[in-house]
Amino acid sequence: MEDKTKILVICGPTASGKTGLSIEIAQKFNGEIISADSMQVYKNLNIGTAKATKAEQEAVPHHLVDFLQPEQPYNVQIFIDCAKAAIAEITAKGKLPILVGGTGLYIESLINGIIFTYQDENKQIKEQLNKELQEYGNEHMYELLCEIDPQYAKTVHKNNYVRVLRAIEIYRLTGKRMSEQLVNSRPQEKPYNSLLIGLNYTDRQSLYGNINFRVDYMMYHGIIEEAEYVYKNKDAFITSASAIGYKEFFPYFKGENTLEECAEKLKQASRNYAKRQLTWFNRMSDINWFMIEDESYKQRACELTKKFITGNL
RNA sequence: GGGAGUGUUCCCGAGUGGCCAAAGGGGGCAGACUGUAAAUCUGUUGUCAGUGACUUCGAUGGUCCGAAUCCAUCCGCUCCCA
Repeated sequence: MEDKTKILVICGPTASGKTGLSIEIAQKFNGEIISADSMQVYKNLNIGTAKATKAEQEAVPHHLVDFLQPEQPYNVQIFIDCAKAAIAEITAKGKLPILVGGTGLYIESLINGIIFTYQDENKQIKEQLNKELQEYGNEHMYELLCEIDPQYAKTVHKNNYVRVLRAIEIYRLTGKRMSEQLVNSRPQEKPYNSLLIGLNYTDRQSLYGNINFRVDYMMYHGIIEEAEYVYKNKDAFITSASAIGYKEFFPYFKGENTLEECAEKLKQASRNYAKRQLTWFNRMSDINWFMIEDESYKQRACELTKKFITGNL
Protein backbone atom coordinates (compact mmCIF):
# COMPACT_ATOMS: atom_id res chain seq x y z
CA MET A 1 0.00 0.00 0.00
CA GLU A 2 2.95 2.31 0.63
CA ASP A 3 4.60 3.14 -2.63
CA LYS A 4 6.20 6.30 -1.41
CA THR A 5 9.97 6.50 -1.36
CA LYS A 6 11.39 5.21 1.86
CA ILE A 7 13.92 7.23 3.76
CA LEU A 8 15.55 6.58 7.07
CA VAL A 9 16.14 9.60 9.28
CA ILE A 10 18.66 9.67 12.09
CA CYS A 11 18.47 12.74 14.26
CA GLY A 12 19.47 13.86 17.73
CA PRO A 13 21.50 16.47 19.53
CA THR A 14 25.13 17.13 18.81
CA ALA A 15 27.52 14.48 20.11
CA SER A 16 24.88 11.80 20.40
CA GLY A 17 26.51 9.37 17.99
CA LYS A 18 24.56 10.03 14.82
CA THR A 19 27.55 9.65 12.55
CA GLY A 20 28.62 6.31 13.97
CA LEU A 21 25.17 4.79 13.80
CA SER A 22 24.48 6.12 10.34
CA ILE A 23 27.60 4.53 8.92
CA GLU A 24 26.86 1.23 10.55
CA ILE A 25 23.32 1.19 9.24
CA ALA A 26 24.37 2.35 5.79
CA GLN A 27 26.85 -0.47 5.52
CA LYS A 28 24.43 -3.05 6.78
CA PHE A 29 21.48 -1.98 4.65
CA ASN A 30 23.13 -0.74 1.48
CA GLY A 31 22.47 2.89 2.18
CA GLU A 32 23.91 6.27 1.39
CA ILE A 33 24.00 9.19 3.74
CA ILE A 34 22.50 12.60 3.20
CA SER A 35 23.54 15.18 5.72
CA ALA A 36 20.84 17.38 7.23
CA ASP A 37 23.29 19.77 8.70
CA SER A 38 23.69 23.43 7.94
CA MET A 39 27.41 23.61 8.59
CA GLN A 40 28.95 20.35 7.43
CA VAL A 41 28.23 21.43 3.89
CA TYR A 42 31.28 23.67 3.94
CA LYS A 43 34.70 22.71 2.72
CA ASN A 44 37.67 23.25 5.01
CA LEU A 45 35.46 23.34 8.08
CA ASN A 46 35.95 19.78 9.23
CA ILE A 47 36.88 19.52 12.87
CA GLY A 48 34.66 22.22 14.26
CA THR A 49 31.61 20.93 12.45
CA ALA A 50 32.32 17.35 13.55
CA LYS A 51 32.14 16.09 10.02
CA ALA A 52 32.47 12.40 9.32
CA THR A 53 36.14 11.59 8.78
CA LYS A 54 37.67 10.98 5.37
CA ALA A 55 37.70 7.27 6.09
CA GLU A 56 34.06 7.28 7.08
CA GLN A 57 33.12 9.20 3.98
CA GLU A 58 34.99 6.73 1.86
CA ALA A 59 33.32 3.80 3.53
CA VAL A 60 29.86 5.13 2.75
CA PRO A 61 28.87 7.72 0.14
CA HIS A 62 27.93 11.02 1.76
CA HIS A 63 25.76 13.66 0.17
CA LEU A 64 25.48 17.32 1.05
CA VAL A 65 28.76 17.27 2.89
CA ASP A 66 31.81 19.23 1.95
CA PHE A 67 30.41 20.65 -1.26
CA LEU A 68 30.26 24.41 -0.71
CA GLN A 69 32.88 27.06 -0.20
CA PRO A 70 32.54 28.75 3.19
CA GLU A 71 31.56 32.02 1.59
CA GLN A 72 28.59 30.50 -0.17
CA PRO A 73 25.19 30.84 1.46
CA TYR A 74 23.12 27.86 2.48
CA ASN A 75 19.57 27.62 3.71
CA VAL A 76 16.58 25.35 4.07
CA GLN A 77 15.43 25.78 0.54
CA ILE A 78 18.79 24.85 -0.93
CA PHE A 79 18.96 21.93 1.43
CA ILE A 80 15.56 20.65 0.40
CA ASP A 81 16.30 20.94 -3.29
CA CYS A 82 19.59 19.13 -2.93
CA ALA A 83 18.26 16.52 -0.55
CA LYS A 84 15.33 15.68 -2.80
CA ALA A 85 17.68 15.19 -5.70
CA ALA A 86 19.96 13.02 -3.61
CA ILE A 87 17.08 10.89 -2.37
CA ALA A 88 15.90 10.32 -5.92
CA GLU A 89 19.39 9.44 -7.05
CA ILE A 90 20.03 7.01 -4.23
CA THR A 91 16.63 5.39 -4.60
CA ALA A 92 17.18 4.98 -8.33
CA LYS A 93 20.29 2.98 -7.52
CA GLY A 94 18.17 0.71 -5.38
CA LYS A 95 19.82 1.95 -2.23
CA LEU A 96 18.45 3.34 1.00
CA PRO A 97 18.63 7.10 1.56
CA ILE A 98 19.63 7.89 5.13
CA LEU A 99 19.07 11.44 6.25
CA VAL A 100 21.37 12.25 9.14
CA GLY A 101 21.61 15.48 11.02
CA GLY A 102 20.80 17.78 13.84
CA THR A 103 19.18 20.71 12.13
CA GLY A 104 15.55 20.34 13.13
CA LEU A 105 14.15 22.84 10.68
CA TYR A 106 15.81 21.11 7.76
CA ILE A 107 14.68 17.64 8.70
CA GLU A 108 11.13 18.54 9.54
CA SER A 109 10.73 20.67 6.45
CA LEU A 110 11.96 17.91 4.20
CA ILE A 111 9.90 15.07 5.60
CA ASN A 112 6.77 17.18 5.71
CA GLY A 113 7.32 18.47 2.20
CA ILE A 114 7.14 22.11 3.23
CA ILE A 115 7.00 24.43 0.27
CA PHE A 116 8.85 27.63 0.95
CA THR A 117 8.12 30.86 -0.83
CA TYR A 118 10.42 31.06 -3.75
CA GLN A 119 12.07 34.38 -4.08
CA ASP A 120 15.31 35.78 -5.26
CA GLU A 121 17.61 37.24 -2.69
CA ASN A 122 16.92 40.89 -2.37
CA LYS A 123 19.71 42.55 -0.51
CA GLN A 124 18.16 45.96 -0.62
CA ILE A 125 15.09 44.91 1.30
CA LYS A 126 17.18 43.10 3.88
CA GLU A 127 19.47 46.06 4.32
CA GLN A 128 16.58 48.45 4.49
CA LEU A 129 14.92 46.35 7.18
CA ASN A 130 18.11 46.18 9.18
CA LYS A 131 18.48 49.91 8.92
CA GLU A 132 14.96 50.42 10.14
CA LEU A 133 15.65 48.04 13.01
CA GLN A 134 18.76 49.96 14.02
CA GLU A 135 16.97 53.22 13.82
CA TYR A 136 13.60 52.48 15.34
CA GLY A 137 14.13 49.35 17.40
CA ASN A 138 12.40 46.01 17.96
CA GLU A 139 9.16 47.48 19.17
CA HIS A 140 8.64 49.51 16.04
CA MET A 141 9.37 46.65 13.69
CA TYR A 142 6.96 44.49 15.61
CA GLU A 143 4.27 47.12 15.24
CA LEU A 144 4.87 47.11 11.51
CA LEU A 145 4.33 43.36 11.49
CA CYS A 146 1.16 43.76 13.55
CA GLU A 147 -0.19 46.03 10.84
CA ILE A 148 0.55 43.77 7.91
CA ASP A 149 -0.07 40.41 9.55
CA PRO A 150 -1.65 40.57 13.01
CA GLN A 151 -2.34 36.87 13.02
CA TYR A 152 1.29 35.89 12.61
CA ALA A 153 2.43 38.69 14.90
CA LYS A 154 0.53 37.06 17.73
CA THR A 155 2.74 34.00 17.47
CA VAL A 156 6.04 35.85 17.44
CA HIS A 157 7.63 37.71 20.31
CA LYS A 158 8.47 41.32 19.61
CA ASN A 159 12.10 40.79 20.58
CA ASN A 160 12.57 38.01 18.08
CA TYR A 161 13.68 40.44 15.45
CA VAL A 162 14.94 37.78 13.08
CA ARG A 163 11.47 36.29 12.71
CA VAL A 164 9.79 39.68 12.71
CA LEU A 165 12.06 41.03 10.00
CA ARG A 166 11.73 37.93 7.90
CA ALA A 167 7.96 38.12 7.94
CA ILE A 168 8.07 41.76 6.89
CA GLU A 169 10.65 40.93 4.25
CA ILE A 170 8.44 38.27 2.72
CA TYR A 171 5.55 40.66 2.65
CA ARG A 172 7.50 43.43 0.98
CA LEU A 173 9.01 41.03 -1.48
CA THR A 174 6.01 38.95 -2.46
CA GLY A 175 3.00 40.66 -0.95
CA LYS A 176 2.23 37.47 0.94
CA ARG A 177 1.60 37.28 4.63
CA MET A 178 3.47 34.78 6.74
CA SER A 179 0.24 33.50 8.22
CA GLU A 180 -0.96 32.58 4.73
CA GLN A 181 2.36 31.05 3.87
CA LEU A 182 2.20 28.83 6.93
CA VAL A 183 -1.09 27.37 5.82
CA ASN A 184 -0.25 27.03 2.15
CA SER A 185 3.18 25.56 2.62
CA ARG A 186 2.04 22.32 4.17
CA PRO A 187 0.91 19.67 1.71
CA GLN A 188 -1.86 17.23 2.58
CA GLU A 189 0.44 14.29 2.32
CA LYS A 190 3.99 13.77 3.36
CA PRO A 191 6.24 13.18 0.36
CA TYR A 192 8.20 10.29 1.81
CA ASN A 193 7.67 7.18 3.82
CA SER A 194 10.10 7.91 6.59
CA LEU A 195 11.31 6.10 9.65
CA LEU A 196 12.70 8.40 12.28
CA ILE A 197 15.38 7.30 14.67
CA GLY A 198 16.33 9.69 17.44
CA LEU A 199 19.46 9.39 19.54
CA ASN A 200 19.69 10.74 23.05
CA TYR A 201 21.02 10.12 26.52
CA THR A 202 18.81 9.16 29.43
CA ASP A 203 21.01 11.35 31.58
CA ARG A 204 21.38 14.90 30.34
CA GLN A 205 24.64 15.26 32.20
CA SER A 206 26.12 12.42 30.14
CA LEU A 207 25.26 14.27 26.97
CA TYR A 208 26.90 17.41 28.31
CA GLY A 209 29.91 15.43 29.45
CA ASN A 210 30.31 13.97 26.01
CA ILE A 211 30.06 17.40 24.43
CA ASN A 212 32.79 18.72 26.71
CA PHE A 213 34.95 15.75 25.92
CA ARG A 214 34.52 16.25 22.22
CA VAL A 215 35.48 19.90 22.41
CA ASP A 216 38.67 18.93 24.22
CA TYR A 217 39.36 16.47 21.44
CA MET A 218 38.79 19.13 18.80
CA MET A 219 41.25 21.42 20.55
CA TYR A 220 44.02 18.96 19.72
CA HIS A 221 42.85 18.22 16.23
CA GLY A 222 42.90 21.51 14.43
CA ILE A 223 39.82 23.44 15.46
CA ILE A 224 41.93 26.48 16.30
CA GLU A 225 43.43 26.61 12.82
CA GLU A 226 39.97 26.35 11.30
CA ALA A 227 38.68 29.02 13.64
CA GLU A 228 41.47 31.35 12.62
CA TYR A 229 40.63 30.75 8.98
CA VAL A 230 37.00 31.63 9.67
CA TYR A 231 37.99 34.61 11.79
CA LYS A 232 40.09 36.08 9.02
CA ASN A 233 37.25 35.69 6.56
CA LYS A 234 34.34 36.30 8.85
CA ASP A 235 32.83 39.04 6.76
CA ALA A 236 32.73 36.85 3.69
CA PHE A 237 31.59 33.67 5.45
CA ILE A 238 28.00 34.64 5.93
CA THR A 239 26.45 31.39 7.05
CA SER A 240 29.53 29.55 8.16
CA ALA A 241 30.83 32.27 10.48
CA SER A 242 27.83 31.68 12.70
CA ALA A 243 28.78 28.06 13.31
CA ILE A 244 29.33 27.03 16.89
CA GLY A 245 32.98 26.13 17.07
CA TYR A 246 34.53 29.12 15.43
CA LYS A 247 33.03 32.36 16.60
CA GLU A 248 33.79 31.34 20.19
CA PHE A 249 37.48 31.71 19.41
CA PHE A 250 37.23 35.20 17.95
CA PRO A 251 37.99 36.82 21.33
CA TYR A 252 41.20 34.81 21.43
CA PHE A 253 42.33 36.11 18.08
CA LYS A 254 41.50 39.62 19.18
CA GLY A 255 43.62 39.05 22.26
CA GLU A 256 40.68 39.53 24.61
CA ASN A 257 40.48 36.02 26.02
CA THR A 258 42.70 33.04 26.58
CA LEU A 259 42.36 29.89 24.57
CA GLU A 260 41.07 28.08 27.64
CA GLU A 261 38.36 30.65 28.20
CA CYS A 262 37.25 30.33 24.61
CA ALA A 263 37.18 26.57 24.83
CA GLU A 264 34.92 26.84 27.86
CA LYS A 265 32.66 29.21 25.96
CA LEU A 266 32.52 26.73 23.13
CA LYS A 267 31.55 23.90 25.44
CA GLN A 268 28.85 26.05 26.94
CA ALA A 269 27.49 27.11 23.57
CA SER A 270 27.45 23.50 22.39
CA ARG A 271 25.57 22.36 25.47
CA ASN A 272 22.99 25.10 25.02
CA TYR A 273 22.66 24.16 21.40
CA ALA A 274 22.10 20.51 22.22
CA LYS A 275 19.26 21.52 24.49
CA ARG A 276 17.67 23.57 21.73
CA GLN A 277 17.97 20.65 19.36
CA LEU A 278 16.25 18.40 21.85
CA THR A 279 13.42 20.87 22.25
CA TRP A 280 12.89 20.72 18.53
CA PHE A 281 13.05 16.95 18.23
CA ASN A 282 10.92 16.36 21.30
CA ARG A 283 8.11 18.16 19.55
CA MET A 284 8.25 15.74 16.64
CA SER A 285 5.96 13.01 17.81
CA ASP A 286 6.97 10.26 15.44
CA ILE A 287 10.57 9.78 16.46
CA ASN A 288 11.67 6.38 17.70
CA TRP A 289 14.06 7.25 20.46
CA PHE A 290 17.10 5.22 21.38
CA MET A 291 18.99 5.93 24.56
CA ILE A 292 22.63 5.41 23.89
CA GLU A 293 23.60 4.47 27.42
CA ASP A 294 22.05 1.13 26.61
CA GLU A 295 24.73 -0.62 24.59
CA SER A 296 22.19 -2.54 22.58
CA TYR A 297 20.79 0.55 20.92
CA LYS A 298 22.66 0.02 17.66
CA GLN A 299 21.41 -3.49 17.36
CA ARG A 300 17.84 -2.47 18.15
CA ALA A 301 18.03 0.41 15.70
CA CYS A 302 19.16 -2.01 13.03
CA GLU A 303 16.30 -4.35 13.78
CA LEU A 304 13.83 -1.52 13.49
CA THR A 305 15.40 -0.43 10.22
CA LYS A 306 15.13 -3.94 8.86
CA LYS A 307 11.43 -4.06 9.64
CA PHE A 308 10.99 -0.72 7.96
CA ILE A 309 12.79 -1.79 4.80
CA THR A 310 11.03 -5.08 4.50
CA GLY A 311 7.68 -3.48 5.06
CA ASN A 312 6.95 -5.20 8.33
CA LEU A 313 6.41 -2.11 10.34
C1' G B 1 52.08 41.71 64.56
C1' G B 2 49.72 46.72 62.66
C1' G B 3 46.28 48.74 58.87
C1' A B 4 42.35 48.43 54.88
C1' G B 5 38.86 45.51 52.84
C1' U B 6 35.64 41.45 52.10
C1' G B 7 32.09 36.94 52.81
C1' U B 8 24.74 37.51 49.39
C1' U B 9 20.43 32.54 46.82
C1' C B 10 23.87 26.84 41.86
C1' C B 11 27.91 30.73 40.04
C1' C B 12 29.25 35.94 39.25
C1' G B 13 27.28 40.17 41.30
C1' A B 14 23.79 44.53 43.09
C1' G B 15 21.56 45.67 47.51
C1' U B 16 23.74 49.42 53.33
C1' G B 17 17.15 49.42 58.54
C1' G B 18 10.96 48.22 56.39
C1' C B 19 8.57 48.70 49.35
C1' C B 20 13.93 42.09 49.91
C1' A B 21 12.99 35.62 48.63
C1' A B 22 16.55 39.80 47.59
C1' A B 23 18.30 43.95 40.83
C1' G B 24 21.24 42.24 36.75
C1' G B 25 24.02 38.56 34.25
C1' G B 26 25.52 33.38 33.80
C1' G B 27 24.10 28.39 34.45
C1' G B 28 20.00 24.84 35.03
C1' C B 29 15.05 23.50 33.49
C1' A B 30 11.03 24.17 30.04
C1' G B 31 9.35 26.30 25.47
C1' A B 32 8.98 28.76 20.43
C1' C B 33 10.79 28.29 15.53
C1' U B 34 8.44 27.99 7.52
C1' G B 35 14.72 30.47 3.05
C1' U B 36 21.55 33.05 7.80
C1' A B 37 18.37 27.85 12.19
C1' A B 38 25.25 25.64 14.98
C1' A B 39 20.73 31.46 13.99
C1' U B 40 17.04 34.22 16.79
C1' C B 41 13.80 34.55 20.77
C1' U B 42 10.41 33.45 25.29
C1' G B 43 9.17 31.63 30.21
C1' U B 44 10.87 29.85 34.79
C1' U B 45 14.51 29.23 38.74
C1' G B 46 14.59 29.06 47.99
C1' U B 47 10.68 25.60 50.19
C1' C B 48 5.72 24.33 50.95
C1' A B 49 0.78 24.90 50.89
C1' G B 50 -0.31 28.39 45.87
C1' U B 51 -3.69 36.01 46.62
C1' G B 52 -0.38 33.07 52.41
C1' A B 53 3.22 30.79 55.43
C1' C B 54 8.09 29.14 56.27
C1' U B 55 13.68 28.94 55.84
C1' U B 56 17.86 32.05 53.53
C1' C B 57 22.33 36.83 52.55
C1' G B 58 29.96 33.36 56.61
C1' A B 59 28.91 31.95 62.31
C1' U B 60 27.10 33.27 67.02
C1' G B 61 25.05 36.84 70.07
C1' G B 62 22.96 41.76 70.45
C1' U B 63 20.28 46.72 69.23
C1' C B 64 15.44 47.75 67.13
C1' C B 65 8.34 47.32 66.45
C1' G B 66 11.41 45.51 62.24
C1' A B 67 18.15 43.65 59.95
C1' A B 68 21.22 40.95 54.12
C1' U B 69 21.67 46.00 55.74
C1' C B 70 23.55 48.72 62.60
C1' C B 71 26.85 46.78 66.96
C1' A B 72 30.12 42.87 69.27
C1' U B 73 32.86 38.59 68.99
C1' C B 74 34.46 34.62 66.09
C1' C B 75 35.69 32.00 61.41
C1' G B 76 37.35 32.38 56.08
C1' C B 77 39.46 35.09 52.00
C1' U B 78 42.11 39.49 49.79
C1' C B 79 45.39 43.51 49.93
C1' C B 80 48.94 47.04 52.24
C1' C B 81 52.65 47.98 56.06
C1' A B 82 55.87 44.83 59.11
